[in-house]
Amino acid sequence: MVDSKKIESKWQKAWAEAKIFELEPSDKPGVLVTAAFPYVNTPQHIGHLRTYGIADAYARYLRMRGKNALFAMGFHATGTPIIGIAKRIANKDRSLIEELRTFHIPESDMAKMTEPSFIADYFTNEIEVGMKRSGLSVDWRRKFVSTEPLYSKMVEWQFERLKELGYLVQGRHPVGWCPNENNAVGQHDTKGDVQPEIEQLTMVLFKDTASDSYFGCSTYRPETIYGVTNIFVNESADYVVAKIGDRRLYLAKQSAELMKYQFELTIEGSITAKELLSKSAKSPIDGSEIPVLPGYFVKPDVGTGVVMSVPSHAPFDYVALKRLENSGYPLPKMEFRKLIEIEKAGGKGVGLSVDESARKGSVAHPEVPALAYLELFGTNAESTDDAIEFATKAAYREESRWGVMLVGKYKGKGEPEARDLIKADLISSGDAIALYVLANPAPVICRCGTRAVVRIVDNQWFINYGDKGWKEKAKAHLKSMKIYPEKLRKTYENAMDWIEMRAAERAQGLGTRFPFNRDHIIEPLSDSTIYMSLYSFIHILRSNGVQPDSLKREFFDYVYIGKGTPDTVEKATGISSMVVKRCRDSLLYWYGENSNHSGPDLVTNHLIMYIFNHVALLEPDVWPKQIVTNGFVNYEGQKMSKSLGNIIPLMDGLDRFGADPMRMLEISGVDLDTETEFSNDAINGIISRIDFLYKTVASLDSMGGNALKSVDYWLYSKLNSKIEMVSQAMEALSLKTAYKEAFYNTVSELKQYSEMGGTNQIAVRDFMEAVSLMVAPVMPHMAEEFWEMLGKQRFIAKEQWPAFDRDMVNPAIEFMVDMASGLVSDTANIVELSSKIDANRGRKPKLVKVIVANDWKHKAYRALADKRKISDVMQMKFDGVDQQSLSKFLAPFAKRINSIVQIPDIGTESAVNMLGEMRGYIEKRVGFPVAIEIESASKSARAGRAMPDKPSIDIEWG
RNA sequence: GCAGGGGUGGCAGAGCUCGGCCAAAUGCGACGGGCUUAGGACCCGUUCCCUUUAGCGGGUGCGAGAGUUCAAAUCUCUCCCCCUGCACCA
Repeated sequence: MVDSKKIESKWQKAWAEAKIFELEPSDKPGVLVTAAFPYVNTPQHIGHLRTYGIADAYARYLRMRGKNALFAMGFHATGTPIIGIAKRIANKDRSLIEELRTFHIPESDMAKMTEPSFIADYFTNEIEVGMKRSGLSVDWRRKFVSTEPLYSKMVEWQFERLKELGYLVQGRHPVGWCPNENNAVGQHDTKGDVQPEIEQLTMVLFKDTASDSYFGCSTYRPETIYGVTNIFVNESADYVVAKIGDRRLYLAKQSAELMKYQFELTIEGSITAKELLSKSAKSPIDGSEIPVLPGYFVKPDVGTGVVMSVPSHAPFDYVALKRLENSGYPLPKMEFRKLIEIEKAGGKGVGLSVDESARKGSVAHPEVPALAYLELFGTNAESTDDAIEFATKAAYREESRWGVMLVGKYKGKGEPEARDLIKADLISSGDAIALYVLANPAPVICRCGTRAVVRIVDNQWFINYGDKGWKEKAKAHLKSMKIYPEKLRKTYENAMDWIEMRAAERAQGLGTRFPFNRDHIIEPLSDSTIYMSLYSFIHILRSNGVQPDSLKREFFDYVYIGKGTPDTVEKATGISSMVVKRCRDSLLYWYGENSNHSGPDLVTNHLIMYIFNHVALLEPDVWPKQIVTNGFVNYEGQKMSKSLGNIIPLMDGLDRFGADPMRMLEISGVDLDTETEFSNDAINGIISRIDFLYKTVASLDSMGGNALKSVDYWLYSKLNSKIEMVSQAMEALSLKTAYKEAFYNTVSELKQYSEMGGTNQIAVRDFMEAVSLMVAPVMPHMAEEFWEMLGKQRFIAKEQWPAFDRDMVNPAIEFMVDMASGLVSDTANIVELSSKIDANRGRKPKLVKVIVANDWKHKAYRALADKRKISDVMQMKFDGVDQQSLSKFLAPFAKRINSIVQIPDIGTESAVNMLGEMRGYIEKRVGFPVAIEIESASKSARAGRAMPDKPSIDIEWG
């Protein structure tokens, strides 16, 4: 086996010494390749290599294609995770310590991790070492951390600009909120890590007929207002009169308390349920007067604790009324009005999505959908709430999906559309108010133990991605970008549509202070949207000793948007105009072309913000040009996760398998969009192939160098079609296709070449040179080694991609080689079958006759493949063959006339010659002597069976 | 719920954009054989079913169903199922 570790460190050292990845502008076109900078709160695992490896391979490929491709890397440390680690270490968190142990972090280092800055430094270093050992061609002079002052200066400029552009706004926004801690709660802040799901309800206002107060009825289904028969309140709940704006509302006490976080709400006094029950209310939609009734199911802490009753469509409402009726409660006459019809693919009525097995009853009352659903599931007024809930969900699902309005202003429209329209109408006419609630099935509990609520935060700074002009600009630019894999483009488009307000500041965490509220920091995703641009010039600032404090507005205004001149910047900042100019020139040179790489998880957040911020802040010349995302890496069929304990640290992987095999597996093992499988079998397969290639190169000197034979031409042919295929695949970033051909198939071809008797040193050398060049982006270390073994003086990393020579592609010889291997398997087949014949018992074949079809058959076949019509070919003349023979030859093709495949124009004579050259190979494979004959000269009875694409085989038994 | 992406042989995973060399690449696994003291590695063959005493032929088949077509894994429609994301969080 090759000592890959030795080879890898040898070349990593050589690259570093020669500084070949420390790039400066040149006469070649510049391009900046970036990959999402890693977050420095944990070490890397083998999965991380995928994104970085792809970016690196791409950069290396571009260089070989004549581009000056810069690959740079920074580190992300803003936000709370690092602080979180420090806290957990301070608390001696067992699981974290265990996790860090799997990464072989010394206890002495762990002990120091109560200090956030130590954590950041520690992992910055760990990750950088890992990247170097992975062979990433990064220009390390340009690295930075997102918490350093220089970085902050850029971010501050960014936010000042956003504000000037009007994209930074203060506003209201609903968030999950802990009233105890006075903090927004996200998924990480809740017990059980539940994401608070905020949903909008409609609070429809029904005026009390006897006063100027309103019943605030919360509902998910404002469109059913046409069927309201009454209002429900919970008899045993406490109610209050509360004032929102200039209106008084009746609300459940608990609900009113929760609503304080959303509205200016004052509670003016309490009111009993009994009092409410004596009232009546007026429907805002038609002014009809409706009673207030006791609803057993109304929850005082959900919504408003007051609901409108639509017994025709809401099973709970129906059941509640039925129970009142059964208990003898005096009810007025009510109309159960059907509002919505379910229509689906010609069918009508309830239960269209319910399959037979789930039906427990028959629908007797289709005119009252709520009842119909209860009947469908065999439930009734006496059933449990769970059963009624089930019917409710089915009704809601089907009506949302296939429901059509039968009544009202939006009669004929689909139910979901009507719902939104009616809601908007009610709100704009002042008859309803939007209300937010947490939609989670169970109450969301903050880590501190307090129940979370929805709060409308005021005066919070937001980045307004909902701005119409901005959105349009971003979406328009997306159209011109290259997106890999292309099928994700829709996801980008949708995410751009959805993104609206985004918090710009937060109270806690590491990061840049928010310029307009210095107590807060800039929200940590928003501070990393244009940082890639920094790579292009940051090292210039460092090497010239520019201090962060001098990086004033004027500097970035000039570098980023060309405002002012180097001289005016020098005056304003004290930075030498030469340096200033160099920074701007570098930005334009490197960042004009760019490719940004990341994992799939960043598409709907970071990458969207990345596009938005670029089009807002920078000049079109340096907007994003291309985004490449790749799937995750699984290990032996499973997701790598802490709980499964199957996370392989990157360093362990590098030790065990080596960088090149891991790169080959992760970069080009599967297509970009699929998750890849990191398995020992797969990587061992790669290692043994690398080994084979190594041995091939090493054995070159012992090979012959005679005149070229057919097999050699075959090898050249394969090589050149390979170069073309790989080049095309690389241009499309189809790394899997490219390396299946450049790596895996290469190995099989070399093996086949040698089996076919190929021993030509020149041919193999040419082959391996081109192959080395093609594999260099993915396995750079071995490629360098091969290159050196091939006697080359330069780094392969600085060489040109191999050129494709169409003239060397020889379909005829590839066809003949395929024919030869077909002959081998056919012969084996025939021998196997025919040895069972009595006459052949105990005998062995002594000669295999391969009979090549007559020349006219080739011509006729080719004509047929061309014309696809037998009658046309029958009109033609072929070497004086009579009509009868021609007809006999052509007839069998009639059935599959459309699937006849054209074969190369290859004369019988040269076919025989080529097969003759490969005779040794065929003999070796079939194990018997072989003779090649031409049909016309053959005495074999089977000669007539010879076809142009398939010689006849006749076995003589000894 | 909304949005996006998928459902292919024992498994993983191509192919489907441009319907026809597709019974379907490649890898793994399994089985048989070779090589080895043995194992590993490596090499050869087989791996949907049936049939076949000369390489053939036939059937079924790419989530389900229907359609378009001379021809569908590939196009259209309907349905079922799975995965991912859904915001103050990196």
